[in-house]
Amino acid sequence: MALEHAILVSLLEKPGSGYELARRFDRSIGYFWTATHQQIYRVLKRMEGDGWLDVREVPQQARPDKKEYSVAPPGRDALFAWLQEPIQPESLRHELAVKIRGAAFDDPAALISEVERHHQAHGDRLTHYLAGELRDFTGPDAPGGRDAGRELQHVVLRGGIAYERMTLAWLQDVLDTLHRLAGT
Amino acid sequence: MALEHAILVSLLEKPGSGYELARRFDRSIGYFWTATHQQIYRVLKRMEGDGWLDVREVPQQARPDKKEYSVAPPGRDALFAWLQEPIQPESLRHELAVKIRGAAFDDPAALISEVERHHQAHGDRLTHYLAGELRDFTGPDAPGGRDAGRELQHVVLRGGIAYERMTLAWLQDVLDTLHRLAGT
DNA sequence: TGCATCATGTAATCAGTTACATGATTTT
DNA sequence: AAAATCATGTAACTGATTACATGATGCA
Repeated sequence: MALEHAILVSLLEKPGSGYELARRFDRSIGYFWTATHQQIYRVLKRMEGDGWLDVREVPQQARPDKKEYSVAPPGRDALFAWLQEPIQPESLRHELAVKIRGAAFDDPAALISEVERHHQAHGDRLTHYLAGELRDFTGPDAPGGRDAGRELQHVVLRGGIAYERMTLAWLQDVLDTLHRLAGT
Repeated sequence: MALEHAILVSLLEKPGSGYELARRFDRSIGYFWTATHQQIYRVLKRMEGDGWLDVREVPQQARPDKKEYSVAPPGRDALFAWLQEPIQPESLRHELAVKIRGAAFDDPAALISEVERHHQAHGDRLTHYLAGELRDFTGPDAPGGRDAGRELQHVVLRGGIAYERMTLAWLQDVLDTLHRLAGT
């Protein structure tokens, strides 16, 4: 399991509340690891119980109080231990591919609009990633030479961009194939 | 959930036992949907209970009997209904990316061998996919014109190939970045 | 007045993983 | 004799999703 570790990384990058983490998991770190607020609150509680996190109650004016979490030394240790462990290369879990193969037994043309919708969504995501790259990774280097964190965040983002580009090209291939089969 | 649907597709392509399905989930359909035999047996039992599958006890010489499952009309209907439902474009779940961002807080160089291992594994998978493409999709068309099932299986495989190629290029990018940061 | 955002959670359910378990046959 | 393959499952646990729940503030 890696949600705890994704949370540790995110909190090391910047401490924050459960709510804030949930928002980060809708962007940034969420580009390659998703989680809902329910999951996050549950795991935060467990991590706090394990002494991995420090909590600070932050009173806010005109807003409910929030609990700001930051990584405690045992949390750091847990992250470092996990970084040492080998993980197995992930396998895909691509629902759309199941549908495409299933379409052979129904009407392939009926899938066209669904695939177009996915094409659109991935195009939007690519645009969003590219805007983020322009915003965060085209300025001058931080003073004091290379910033490892920034470089590593950038290479991960480049992975997201490559994934979206590849997916867009493939979905176009799927659309062409479906049109060919439908004779349109 | 789509495991039931992946099973329906696989059984429509060819009826088989739970054991045989588990093997297909290690290849072919497993390229984009994984499942272990425990999961498969559990779901098969439920699907049988729901009347989605027909079972035939097949006695075998010199081997334990097997239960051969095939798709019953209600199972077909369930698959077709699912094919109509829109699904949301999937989000990635990339553990290695979490590690890469985490490495900023530890020693980035320590990740190099892990990334190399992944590079190797994806290279192997690509080789395997390409061999499958050569084997299954370079012969002459089936007699009687285009075979929709074959075309659709091929476009899904092309997706797997594109994914592995993209991943290999990205992992190389990651390695270059790590080496740059480590000064090696 | 109504909707969106900030902020936190519980409960129930569903899906997936890991470990355990059995027993025959075939290959090295 | 040992290891691999065929064939089937159960049990316990962990992780993820969905639905429900509350309550304040800010904006249109």
